[in-house]
Amino acid sequence: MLGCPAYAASMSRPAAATAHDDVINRVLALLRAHGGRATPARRLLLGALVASPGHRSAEELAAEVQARAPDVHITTIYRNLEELERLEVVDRMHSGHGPATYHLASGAHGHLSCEGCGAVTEVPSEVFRGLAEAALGTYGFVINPGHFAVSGRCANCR
Amino acid sequence: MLGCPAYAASMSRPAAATAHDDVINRVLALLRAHGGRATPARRLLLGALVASPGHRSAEELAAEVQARAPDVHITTIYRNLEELERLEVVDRMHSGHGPATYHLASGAHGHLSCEGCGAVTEVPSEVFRGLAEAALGTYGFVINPGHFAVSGRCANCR
DNA sequence: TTCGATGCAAATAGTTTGCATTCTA
DNA sequence: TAGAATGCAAACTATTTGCATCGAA
Repeated sequence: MLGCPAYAASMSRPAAATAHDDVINRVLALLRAHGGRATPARRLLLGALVASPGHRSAEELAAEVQARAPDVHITTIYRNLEELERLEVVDRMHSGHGPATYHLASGAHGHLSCEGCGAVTEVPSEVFRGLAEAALGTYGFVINPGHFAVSGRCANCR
Repeated sequence: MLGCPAYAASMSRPAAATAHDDVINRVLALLRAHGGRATPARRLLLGALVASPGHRSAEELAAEVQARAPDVHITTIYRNLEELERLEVVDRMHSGHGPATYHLASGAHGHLSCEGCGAVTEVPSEVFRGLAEAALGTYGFVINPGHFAVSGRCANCR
């Protein structure tokens, strides 16, 4: 897990850029191990993903990559995000309206998406424990909280 | 609530078609009360929604309406579903992939959507109680279980 | 007879696919 | 130098919008 507590702890050491590079290189090694190749576009995309913990759309990520390499096409972003999702390096999250958003797969967490203002709040997986147990116990269903957003109304919008 | 226990009970009486017509007429009255009009397209769409408890896409509903009135355009279906959602007569549910699905707003319930086979299982709102309490208590967030699908893996696909 | 609803065409957002070319390993 | 990755164009799916016409109240 790239965003697990152990990794998060490593973030606090002085050379943050190096820690980011570590993650990027580990993912590139993973790609190679699966017959893939390390390309500039992939380095830049991983750089963008690692640089911020936010949830960003393919278009936003493309814009960040294109700030450094204008020729990288959004198609390449989509193809690489798909590959990274398959390798479980990133989570893709659908929030109902608007584009899907992507973020580095970190310790399990979920999302509360407000129908009023559109804000997405990231919440720890403990919040989903009751649901996870009920779904598993009654239906044999294993939930994946990282992959969906819980719709509702936030405190401000009520 | 059109799908509340009281209404569900009324379903068990002999004249089911009449019960369906009751629902349709009540919704048309609600539309009129909001300055709207009762049109053939609306009658047919409501008929399709009432005829089956399933979750159907706009396109599927259009096909059902068009079986009786081929000229009804899918645009009309979308506009009416939007209006019915605003009046809280139908719930629109996003399951991540594919089109949104619609169904008569019934007693609160949620959805488990399998990432493997795509099956959507409808589950009672009790399953969401733990999540609802945690989201409200910690974040002041009121969840709307009818509006989203919980992603994961069903018993068969694990 | 007014104004809401409809049909149709076209635009839009988000994403995927086909194919020739480029570049990593 | 083989095959993975890319750029570009185009297709595609789901949905929305503009506008003239139609029809319910």
